[in-house]
Amino acid sequence: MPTIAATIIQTLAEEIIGGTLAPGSKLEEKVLAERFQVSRTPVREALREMGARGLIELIPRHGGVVANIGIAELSDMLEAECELEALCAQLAAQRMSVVEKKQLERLHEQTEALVKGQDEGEYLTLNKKFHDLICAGTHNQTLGGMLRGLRDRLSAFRNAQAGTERRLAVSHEEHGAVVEAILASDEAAAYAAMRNHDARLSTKVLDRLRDSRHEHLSKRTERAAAGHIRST
Amino acid sequence: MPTIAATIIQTLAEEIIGGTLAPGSKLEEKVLAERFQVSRTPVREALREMGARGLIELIPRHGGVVANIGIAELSDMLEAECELEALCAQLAAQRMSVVEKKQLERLHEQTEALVKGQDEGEYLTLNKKFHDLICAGTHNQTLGGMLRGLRDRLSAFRNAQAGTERRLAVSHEEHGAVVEAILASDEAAAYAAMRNHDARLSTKVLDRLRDSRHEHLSKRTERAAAGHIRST
DNA sequence: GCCGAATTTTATGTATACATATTGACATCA
DNA sequence: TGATGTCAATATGTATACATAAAATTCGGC
Repeated sequence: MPTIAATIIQTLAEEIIGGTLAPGSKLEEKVLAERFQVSRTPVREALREMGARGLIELIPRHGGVVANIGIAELSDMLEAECELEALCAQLAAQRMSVVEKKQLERLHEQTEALVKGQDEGEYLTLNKKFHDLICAGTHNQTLGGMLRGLRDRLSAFRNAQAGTERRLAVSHEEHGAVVEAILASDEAAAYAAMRNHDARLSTKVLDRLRDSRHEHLSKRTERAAAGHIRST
Repeated sequence: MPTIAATIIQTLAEEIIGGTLAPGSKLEEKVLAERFQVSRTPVREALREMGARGLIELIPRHGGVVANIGIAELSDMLEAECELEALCAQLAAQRMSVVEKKQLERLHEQTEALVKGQDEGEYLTLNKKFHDLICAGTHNQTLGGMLRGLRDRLSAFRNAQAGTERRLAVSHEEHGAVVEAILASDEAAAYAAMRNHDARLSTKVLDRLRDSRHEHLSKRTERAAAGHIRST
């Protein structure tokens, strides 16, 4: 049986990654302790570890909030993801075994049906599997782990701003290029295809974030203006 | 004033990175608590966080040991470092400002004297600065941070097996190639030079580790043999 | 004399209690 | 009216106490 702290970490991490806990949410020890029916101690340990992993921000004497990233930091992380994942795809193209390649190919085929059915939820699941297979294909735990950690942190964002209608077909097509390159053991092509894919997604994520920020900003301005009118 | 836990983390991390705490050392909460004159609570939090950062291994119900890495894991990490750092050098070549380039150049010149004087200790300090400058030069916090984290974990090893006579001159020369490429904003050359540098160092680290393991192995064998003789 | 089981010991996991810093409200003053 | 300072409330940081699971030691049997 794992320790309580480990259980809490897993649960909270899933909620953050899945978007249930939106970026910016405050995580209070007392509340979490009551929710999980345990004392504050394991909760604290869980928060510490999640802080070190970058899933939440932990400010001394102020507790934790789900990492709320500004546009600058997000852009930074997206770029890192882009470079790292391209590197991983390159390595995967060099090193994936026949079995691994077959898995990748099958996964990609399975995804096709979901694209046609516009089943976004299931698509995201398989999408994660796709990228995980690439990580594994590098045959390098360290690089693969880093990329997965980074993707987890970012997925808090992608899912938080989910619901937006997405062009699954485009994404699927780009995946296709990656798969093709890897199956052919063409490192350069795999690198380029993955980099292209991530770069395009990054701009979309950034655009959406900028839009939503503008909305909030204008809403705030409206409220402030209304308040001002009322008070004058 | 930072929290006690944070202070402990810093102290222990420095000791691990600096080699004072050798890989494999057991870290017992009680002992550490007495050493720092605090209760077990902040010690535990420190250990948790270091565990998440990969500096120590944390096994439930067994406490922590300074990450003791096998040849396979080390090889894995060294390869990741090699790829990541080459990538960072490439980005640095594209992006470093004039000031940053000058800093790099000056640092490299300062190092030259130490090479001639065979001042290994000071050389290691400047060497770390050199690589930190490259990380900063990427202008990407995420990638730079990842690389620095990885280098920290590895430096526990490099320093643990320190004392070995090193060819500082060779290392310095390779750094020179990297500096030259970055100053010229030649990304491809920077990538290649850094990759070459790290790859060479990696093989050295692995060789030394293999040697020391063999020694231990033979010592063990001897002891086992002796024990066997004694017991028969 | 050696192997194995039970017991003692010890270290980690968790809970609770206490100390302290921050936040918010309220009151006072300019 | 607005700003500042003090006080109360609350949340985090730390210490201690208790529960439990490995580890070590000892004792008994073979």
